[in-house]
Amino acid sequence: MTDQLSRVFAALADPTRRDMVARLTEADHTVNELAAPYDVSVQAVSKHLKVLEDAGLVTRTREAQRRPVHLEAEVFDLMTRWIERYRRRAEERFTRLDAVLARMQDDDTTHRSTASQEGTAS
Amino acid sequence: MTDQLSRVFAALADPTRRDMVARLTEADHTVNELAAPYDVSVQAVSKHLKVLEDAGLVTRTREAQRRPVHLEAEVFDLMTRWIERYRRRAEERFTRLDAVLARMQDDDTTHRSTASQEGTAS
DNA sequence: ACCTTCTTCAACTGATTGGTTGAATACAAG
DNA sequence: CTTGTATTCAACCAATCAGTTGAAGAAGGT
Repeated sequence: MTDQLSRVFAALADPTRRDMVARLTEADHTVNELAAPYDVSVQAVSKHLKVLEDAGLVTRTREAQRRPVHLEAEVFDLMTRWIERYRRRAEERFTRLDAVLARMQDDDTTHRSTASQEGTAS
Repeated sequence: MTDQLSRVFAALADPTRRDMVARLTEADHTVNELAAPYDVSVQAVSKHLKVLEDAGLVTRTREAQRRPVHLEAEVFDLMTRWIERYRRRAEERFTRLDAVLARMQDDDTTHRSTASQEGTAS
């Protein structure tokens, strides 16, 4: 299979599934309750739930015939960690770029013919 | 088409695309440079870039024959806003749950037969 | 003009996805 | 044991996706 981070992103790439997650932040729900607002079959919602479960976003526990769905919010951290890491790097790069631009105002009208200077990023 | 948030999540649900984004936080790159490390065709990478572009994660500007790819990190905020909103709600719910559990220690051995008490969440 | 380089477009393919319907399972209640 | 309710499994279908190969477009170098 693919890695969990991919599964989490993929799971949240669907508006219906995001809406389900949103509703589950308020309270646990059964499959039938979750399916009610959408005009798709209960089976389709059950499949969506399986996607969320495989991503580790929800768990299901048995309770009589019902299978209450519970949100596992810790997985959110997996995403925020990834996002924040690269957001930070991108921002650092902008500040570095600012420094470069400031320095460029000095030797402006100089050699421009040394093409392909992307170098080897450390 | 689908909404942007869905497109962003879907775009990042692929390890290759995430890796490209990661590399683009360091510096802009051409399609060929981006394609080099992966053992897929350049065309495949070009398609991946189209996905990232449609999600608003990157832009391409022309520069001679080259089309340098530039990361647009602002879109990350779209995700973090969504994630943080519901993470917060989930956490609030846990604290509420703690309060309920504390109160339940009082009237513990009481009526248990009033099923389906999920009520109407305000 | 011609050739080369970088990139995209087009058509095709196999795998995955999101939906359907119908049958099967798991319990609880008569 | 039969019925009813909640849920899932299985098979199918249309659409999308990630990859391929081959051709075309765009811009520079000679």
